[in-house]
Amino acid sequence: MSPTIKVLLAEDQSMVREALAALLGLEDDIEVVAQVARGDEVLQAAREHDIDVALLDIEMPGATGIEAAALLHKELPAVKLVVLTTFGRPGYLRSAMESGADAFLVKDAPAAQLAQAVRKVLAGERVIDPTLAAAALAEGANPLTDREREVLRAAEDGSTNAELAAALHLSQGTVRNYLSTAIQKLTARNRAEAVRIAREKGWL
Amino acid sequence: MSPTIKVLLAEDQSMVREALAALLGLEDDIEVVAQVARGDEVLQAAREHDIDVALLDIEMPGATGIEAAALLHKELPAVKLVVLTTFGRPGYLRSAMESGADAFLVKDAPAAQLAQAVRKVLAGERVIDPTLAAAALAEGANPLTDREREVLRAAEDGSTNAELAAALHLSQGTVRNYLSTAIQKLTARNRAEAVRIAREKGWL
DNA sequence: ACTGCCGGATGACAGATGTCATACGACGGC
DNA sequence: GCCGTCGTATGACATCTGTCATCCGGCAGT
Repeated sequence: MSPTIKVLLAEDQSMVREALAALLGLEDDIEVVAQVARGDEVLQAAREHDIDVALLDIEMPGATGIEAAALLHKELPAVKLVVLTTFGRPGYLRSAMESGADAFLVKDAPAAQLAQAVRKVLAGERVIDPTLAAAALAEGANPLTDREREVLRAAEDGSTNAELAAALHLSQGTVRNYLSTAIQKLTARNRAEAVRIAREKGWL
Repeated sequence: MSPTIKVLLAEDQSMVREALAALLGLEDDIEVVAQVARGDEVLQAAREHDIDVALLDIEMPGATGIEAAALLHKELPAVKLVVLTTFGRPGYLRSAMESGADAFLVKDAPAAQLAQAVRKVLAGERVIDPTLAAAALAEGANPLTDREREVLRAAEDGSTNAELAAALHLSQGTVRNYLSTAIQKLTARNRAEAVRIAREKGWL
């Protein structure tokens, strides 16, 4: 048999991380050689451990799994990348693929697919949920400009225009303009709905 | 040795659920005898399987783990209840305990605590993160009335006052009154922030 | 019986928000 | 060189939101 596949596991919730490690540990040909709980620890751990595959959760402190994927892809292009997420947001899939991911799995897929995906990416295959892929293609690209995204993100917590203006060094009018165009691009009724829609699509 | 502890596992994300099952499967004295993915399937599964402990995630479709815990506690009081959640919201802890839970774990606790908790509740102990317990006691009870909560929940998606009024069969003015008092009780600047705060505390 | 709270409502007012027209400099493509 | 887009800004306007005072009926405590 070929040597075991060495995997780096990045996921912030210890219980889930260790449970996934236990799951992968049941497979004879897979070995979890490193675990990290933060996105910004991925690169260093990957450098230290000579891994074949990195399994990256998206929602992590420090840096998202997608950001970590982009860094890994540039520095260690031989490492295969499996992105794992709770939320099947089409925008996530799109940016994961753009960051060099080889597989994209949602956590409510059957557990068996995890080990499968690890083996497949190592064999050069790409693994993507076809339903999600269709959704990602159907909805088109993110229509928001950088600034619009920034302002929306800042508005998420319920800040007022005045606060947003101060935080982003803009005039209040400009803040309102950006929010207004964002609201229209997303066909929302107000900023709150705009934020919700953008989040849902993975555009923030 | 005593017979193995029979566990029911309720968690909607298959990958996480099966991973947790794998984790518990590593323990000699614990056996996962049933798995469900929805809150409203917990009770029936518990009736069918003669279990010692139910492990319930809070965020599930059908019914929350807390609702499931309340039902189980009433129907099968002998079954010990471990509530598991992604979010360490003090309000969750409070309502979980009120629903008869014996343990409350957050998913970013070390994996070892899971099996530990299962054994402890069976021995009659209660397992609660002391930090969370302090937070739950410190913040006091949910100050919102039923209606205020309802209106806040309905406002979450960015609906306007007019839409809220129509959906809840209230006048627009009443909707605004409820939101206004909720905003003040939560010391928020507007409805968006009020929703965020209430969510954070587990009051919705 | 009285008090207080909840659900529900109205009206008035101030301030926040969303829209639109318009403007200008920078930059990229053609 | 011209056009489109982006970032930034202003001013004006209409509407939405948040606040407050005030009212009513019902119901739980005391």
